[in-house]
Amino acid sequence: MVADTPELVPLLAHLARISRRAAERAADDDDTTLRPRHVIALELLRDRGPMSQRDLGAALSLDPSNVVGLLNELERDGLLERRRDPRDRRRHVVTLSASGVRAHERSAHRYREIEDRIFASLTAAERRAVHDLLSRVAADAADAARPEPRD
Amino acid sequence: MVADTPELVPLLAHLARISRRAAERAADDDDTTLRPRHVIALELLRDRGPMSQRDLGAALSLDPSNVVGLLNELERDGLLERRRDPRDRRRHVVTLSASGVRAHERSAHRYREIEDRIFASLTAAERRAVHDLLSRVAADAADAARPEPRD
DNA sequence: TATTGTTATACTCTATAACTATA
DNA sequence: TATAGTTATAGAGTATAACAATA
Repeated sequence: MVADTPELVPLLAHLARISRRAAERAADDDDTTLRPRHVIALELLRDRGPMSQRDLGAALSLDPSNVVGLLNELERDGLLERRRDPRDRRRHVVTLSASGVRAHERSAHRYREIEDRIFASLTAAERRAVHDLLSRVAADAADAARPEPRD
Repeated sequence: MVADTPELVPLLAHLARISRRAAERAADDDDTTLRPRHVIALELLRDRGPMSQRDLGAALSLDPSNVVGLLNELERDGLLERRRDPRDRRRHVVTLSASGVRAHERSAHRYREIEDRIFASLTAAERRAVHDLLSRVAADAADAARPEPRD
């Protein structure tokens, strides 16, 4: 008898690399598709509303020092805004912009084209099942990363 | 109406990072757990038998120049062997060792402990479903990466 | 000429430490 | 003192180019 519980962690890393390389091969030279972590950042802001850089970094599982660079890029392109929190001037409150919503939609569309090839062996229902289950895991991880619910 | 087909690529990258960081936090200082791509490499050799570095790299979706370093590590620790193919002396045939099988099992066990936390919001059946579906995608990707079936 | 494996190298991603400004 | 954000920096991961050996 072998593993009664499967090891998913190496499999996730493996498929993440396959996906990333497929996206790179599919990209033109002047490709503006957002990279995965940009997409996730915009989704978190869209689904959970404005939040501090700290909370965003925790939800992304990204080191604070790297959140800075990520937000610099997204802010430079006008996809979000950073404003100082008047109630705690140490904090920057990050807010998604209308451009950010549109950019997210464009990139999501591009990723779906890539997925049509990578996940061709799954039926539409199976793809949806994988997406729903993994989304739940990601949402719970984001909740767990923010132990103090605001106000 | 929003996305009728989900975007999985960013989600996979996101969960891969969450998993990797959870594994790092759980590791002792003298941790010998194999990293995800080592685990996948050993699994490919176990499930598909000996193959050339080129084919292994293609199945891993890893650049040939980086396959070298990966195999150097695994060979140094005795988990696999490289032998010149007598029928084509350019090729190195990579073969899993008995130590490699044991090392894989130990690491797989460690990853399962980490997954118990990450995937706590899924039932055992749901975890199995995700694993089975993603395994199929990975297996098909590995097949597609080796377009010429040997003899 | 083309392919396999290799080396050298640059670029991206990520973590750690030290700093600043605020609390 | 402690925390949010930032900067600097080193290490890991990865891709590209050039090379040697072999076909």
